[in-house]
Amino acid sequence: MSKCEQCIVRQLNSIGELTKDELVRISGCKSSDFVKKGEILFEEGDHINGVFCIKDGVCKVTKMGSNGREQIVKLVKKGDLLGERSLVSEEVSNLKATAINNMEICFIPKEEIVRDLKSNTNFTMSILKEMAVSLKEADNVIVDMAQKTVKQRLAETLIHLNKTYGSEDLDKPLDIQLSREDIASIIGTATESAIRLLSAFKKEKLIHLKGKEIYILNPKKLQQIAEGF
Amino acid sequence: MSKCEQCIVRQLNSIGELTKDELVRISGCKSSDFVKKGEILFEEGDHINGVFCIKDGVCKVTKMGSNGREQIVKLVKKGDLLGERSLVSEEVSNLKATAINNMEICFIPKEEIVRDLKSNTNFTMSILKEMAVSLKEADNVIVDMAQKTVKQRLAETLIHLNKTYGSEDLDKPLDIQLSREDIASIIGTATESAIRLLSAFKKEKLIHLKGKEIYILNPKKLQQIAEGF
DNA sequence: CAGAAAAAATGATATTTATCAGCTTTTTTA
DNA sequence: TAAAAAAGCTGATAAATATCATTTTTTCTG
Repeated sequence: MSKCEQCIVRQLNSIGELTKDELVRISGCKSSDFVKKGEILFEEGDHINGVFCIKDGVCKVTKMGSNGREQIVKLVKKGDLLGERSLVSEEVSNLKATAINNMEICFIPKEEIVRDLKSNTNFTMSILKEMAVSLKEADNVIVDMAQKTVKQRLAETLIHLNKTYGSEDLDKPLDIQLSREDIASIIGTATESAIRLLSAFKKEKLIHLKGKEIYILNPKKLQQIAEGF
Repeated sequence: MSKCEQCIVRQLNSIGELTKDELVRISGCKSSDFVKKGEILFEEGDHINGVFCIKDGVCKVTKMGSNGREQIVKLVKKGDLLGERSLVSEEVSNLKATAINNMEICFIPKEEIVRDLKSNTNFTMSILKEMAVSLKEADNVIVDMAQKTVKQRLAETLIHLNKTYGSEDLDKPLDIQLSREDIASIIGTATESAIRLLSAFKKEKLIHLKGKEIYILNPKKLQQIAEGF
């Protein structure tokens, strides 16, 4: 099994704040796993009792609405941690995580992480920082959901995806394949509405679509649309 | 000036985890203040550099949307802490806080709190827990904003306000006075729409309105509406 | 590879919500 | 307390979005 001390992914999150000794200990108790596209990492109601460190791939984190439709709350990618909240809560998960493509993940049991939380101040402050960033992002999403039109939210989402999964090369598609339903579930609209607006953006040459591949052709214009112009 | 060691409010939040010695030190460096209804505690772009402990009163925490309308992100009441994120971020605030009624608040400088964060594990874990709860609540709001109708969100908000500011006595109004614009800004809709739906709920005898006073007459039915029945 | 199933696309229509205009009531202020 | 300002309310209409129905395209499976 791979060793945390040698894993570059840890530099991308709070795990990078652990000392060499701590890393060796974590390395000894963690488990690694491959998760295939479409498989579920955990569901609403599961006891997680630990943290996932995403070594490769992307998963969607969703919550079921009272109308039975799943809402994508965020996308988690290589280098991200998942399940931090289980560290400080005895409750079961309120979220579900599903692999969007093939993934490689590590799972670190809660007790081991909590042990380090209590002894390593740098680590704790880093986790606090991650949570603060998540809270800020959540506020932004709330305001967008409350005030922006579906068209604005789609533009916003495309810009966001471009920043995270896009390349500088305009000839390359986004490095993430979402179904139309997934896209609708991010922006919070009916699948048909998402499809219609994607088609409209395509007609305006703001994006190019080839199956599930999305090419962002005019990020500036999309940004303007997202801001309401 | 009042002393933290003798303040009952601290029992309501993470400050209650501090030791007696720590409390005495915090007490010595904190400042207390009265804030009148309508006054602003801080604005977007301000450097906060500390944490507010709400001794009495309620304030709304808002964020300006790109269309120029303020969105209420949450309500902060007696016993709550405000500005935790400033502890772990050098950035300026992305939020604005405005008093909804007359308030009494204490302000504790960042350095002092951070000092305790690094030495008192119970305190740190408690702050982490508070942030985890906030994150979970934010997820719930995102899903509601994305999937529920304005009518559902209004019912949801009334139920929520009733839990926090209501009394067991149905003859008493909610212990918080919000303008129609504030209510609209919580649920993310036009003021006129909020007014119309409030009137409809009144006509159905689910609530009673007397100026800004709101009486929740039928919480069960409101709950059902919030869930889509 | 053929057939079945799922996903994507499009049109027609219904519903929800925003906007604008005008009016009434309440609150503020001089 | 009177006048002005702000907040609240209502109706008419326009715009946004959801829903339903149907067709086309893509993906999956034996």
